[in-house]
Amino acid sequence: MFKEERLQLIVDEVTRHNKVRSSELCQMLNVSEDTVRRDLKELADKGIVRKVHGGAVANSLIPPEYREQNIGHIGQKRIIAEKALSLVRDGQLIIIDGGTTNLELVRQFPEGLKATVFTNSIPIANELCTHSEIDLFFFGGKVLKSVRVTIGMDVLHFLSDLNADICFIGARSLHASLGITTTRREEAQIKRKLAEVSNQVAALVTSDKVGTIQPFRVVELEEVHTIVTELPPGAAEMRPFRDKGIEVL
Amino acid sequence: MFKEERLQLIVDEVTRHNKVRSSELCQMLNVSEDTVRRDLKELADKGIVRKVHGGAVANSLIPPEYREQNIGHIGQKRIIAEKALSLVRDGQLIIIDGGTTNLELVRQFPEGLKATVFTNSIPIANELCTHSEIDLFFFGGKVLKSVRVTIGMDVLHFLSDLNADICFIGARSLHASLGITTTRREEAQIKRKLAEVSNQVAALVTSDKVGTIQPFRVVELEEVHTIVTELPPGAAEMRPFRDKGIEVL
DNA sequence: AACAAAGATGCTGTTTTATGCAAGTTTATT
DNA sequence: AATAAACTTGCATAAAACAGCATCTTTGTT
Repeated sequence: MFKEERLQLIVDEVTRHNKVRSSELCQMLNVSEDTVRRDLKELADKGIVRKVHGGAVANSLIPPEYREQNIGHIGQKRIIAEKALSLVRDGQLIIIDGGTTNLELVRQFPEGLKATVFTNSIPIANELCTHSEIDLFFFGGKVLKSVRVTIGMDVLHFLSDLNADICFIGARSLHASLGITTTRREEAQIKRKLAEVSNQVAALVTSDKVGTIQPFRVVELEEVHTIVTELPPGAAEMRPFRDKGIEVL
Repeated sequence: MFKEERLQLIVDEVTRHNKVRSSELCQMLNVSEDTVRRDLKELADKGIVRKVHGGAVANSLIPPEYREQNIGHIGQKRIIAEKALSLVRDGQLIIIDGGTTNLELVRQFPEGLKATVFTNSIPIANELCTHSEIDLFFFGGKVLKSVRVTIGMDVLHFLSDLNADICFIGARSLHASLGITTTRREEAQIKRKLAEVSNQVAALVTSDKVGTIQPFRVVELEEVHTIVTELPPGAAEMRPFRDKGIEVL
């Protein structure tokens, strides 16, 4: 991650909560305390934040180039995607489910990544068409237009003889005792199957989805190996998941 | 590769990912770090990107001359699409093959068109997701990234029990005696099958493709029922086709 | 065609930047 | 006051940026 991006993220964090601990930042950004301190100093010099012992607090006005929703803006999803990148490596067979967070992940894929990817998401397939070294396969079937993924028997059939290294599953809701749930029965069915044929199951979720529940069960928590959120890995919200032996990034 | 092409590619990359590392670029473009740096400097001077240590990030607005892929013949394709619209009606089962002309066709589909559409083209599926009354199905299979369509056994399997009212076939070349031909064997195979399971076969082609030949045969002219070009229906170029009893719009 | 001028590209060596680490100092908290 | 966490300073290193130069293309002019 570029230093500029880091600065942007710090500003976002400060504007959202009016304050920030440097210890949290350095976990969230995967850099040393030193670097965070230097970043905060730089932002303080520019008058964007005010440095205090242990972190920084918001300063009245944010200059336009640092405001959220700027084009180059880095949201939570990008943080998640960057963390999740460490899970993929050359030569893997990867299944990628739909969802905007997963889309962000494939956008971060390095240009030369060599892998075989299966997906049922139209936008994700579209994005991956620009990666010359990726072997891409699409699960055919009926298109669920609202989320732009395919569902139905054909997908299940396609999956029957597949064995993937890792599956990035899209999760609308993640709960410490109920696992992953979603809003449509057919979707749940497909997702369950995706997880079933994969050696590792990773769920990329923004923290606002943690603790929520939807009507249809996708997979139990026991079947999920890795959870990636934008929070620092040690965050209290993720405690229950860590306790169950799930890797939390 | 021309310098301008390189600059365009860099801009594309930045607009897609919001950032780019110069190391990636020089690998991707096969030029030295120096050249990449000079390119980035140039783009930065024009205000198109913002240079940061190690690469560049997106800058709020991209001038129109650098926007993505301005595909050729856009005007002609629109004329073709409008004529071809008369071929579709509510309630039909329609197969739509890939290609930019066909994409233009679905863009012209009226909002409330009620139909069942099968396609193997990612952009077309994506476009049709916005049409609420269309039942959309996607042929799964291996993705041919350069044209964003699926190919392979799975597509053929998917097609086996289908019977469509009309098929809009994408044609790279159309010849009065050799029919439709294309550049890849797998593509030809799929297209032939698409035509086979359809009661009516329509080819939407710009006139510059008429009379050209590619290595692989898709279908004979006898199997094509309708040809749509941007030319007036009575144009001399289309005479040989009309003479064979093909409807020319 | 010949030739000059301008431009693009890559190479070499040097300078700057980003970042982490270590050792010592300051600050908060109990 | 004791102690742990947070800060400061200085240093080390690797990557990136820069400047100057040599080579090769392209372009325009006679």
